[in-house]
Amino acid sequence: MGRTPCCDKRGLKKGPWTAEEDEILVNFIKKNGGHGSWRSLPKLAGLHRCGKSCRLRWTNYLRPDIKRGPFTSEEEKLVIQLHAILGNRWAAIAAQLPGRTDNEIKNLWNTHLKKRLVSMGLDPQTHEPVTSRCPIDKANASVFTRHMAQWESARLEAEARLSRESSLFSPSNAKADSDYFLRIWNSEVGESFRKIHKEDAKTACCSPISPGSAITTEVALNPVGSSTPASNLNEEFECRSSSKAYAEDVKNGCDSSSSNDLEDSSDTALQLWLDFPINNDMSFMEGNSYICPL
DNA sequence: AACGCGCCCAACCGCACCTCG
DNA sequence: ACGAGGTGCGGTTGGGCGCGT
Repeated sequence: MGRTPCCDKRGLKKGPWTAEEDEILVNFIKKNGGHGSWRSLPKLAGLHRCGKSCRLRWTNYLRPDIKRGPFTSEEEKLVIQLHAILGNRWAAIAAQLPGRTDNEIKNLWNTHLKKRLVSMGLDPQTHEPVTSRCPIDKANASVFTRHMAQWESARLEAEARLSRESSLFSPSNAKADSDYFLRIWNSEVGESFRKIHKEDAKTACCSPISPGSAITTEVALNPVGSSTPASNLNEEFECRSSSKAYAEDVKNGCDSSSSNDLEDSSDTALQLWLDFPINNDMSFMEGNSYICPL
């Protein structure tokens, strides 16, 4: 199917935007109460740019709600954690960081966070230690051991919680500093997480679940299609997603449409997730405490 | 001062997805 | 159901800038 040629094939301007062009674009959008059709915008506004270029300039730079300045350590931690769940889905990650654009987060990842993980001996795609290529020495192993101990502790706590009343998971009990995770759960990320649960439930119905096996969320956690074994984080999330309540759902009903129980269990799984990582020691993520002796 | 190098980030490119007729 | 147009998204690029020599 014939695609309309973009700017370069029609003699339209490319490259950095001038202040005048920015002004024209902002004024046009303000005046019209929105951008309307991006394709027709340049013509109507009198810009010699393609619509795509205008959209990018607006969404990544000119939008009034864009937060400028360096990322805070909290934002960086959140990006790392979301990346572990979502992979390179920058737009989805950006949706959880108000005022930040996907491009900005992508740049942050590629220029800082990726290198930081690599320097710590972690695979930036899977977030698991690259033990084969970069053996972890004793000192650095303790960092991971500590981290894993925290997750294991959280897992045990999760088991205990699951055996208690569902009231534990009511919003009134949510920790204040988990607020933004609640936002996540109510957004695309949570949707994606729940969706995966449902798909897994369906799959689980078609193939017997071996006793004690976890209901994997690897699809969600390894969205880049890694063929490597479940990462530490994956296992940790498995702990959450394979809660008893969820396993019960799978056993009791495979119909993804009758999902009240499923929703509840997914909420439970989320709550378990919410309760753990950000409040715990992510300090090993800060700075280059782990130097991989490559 | 001149040069080389690496880093950063705005912008581009092409594909995928969505919507509508 | 299908095709075309519009938009969104992720990967990549290249130019500006700072720093070291």
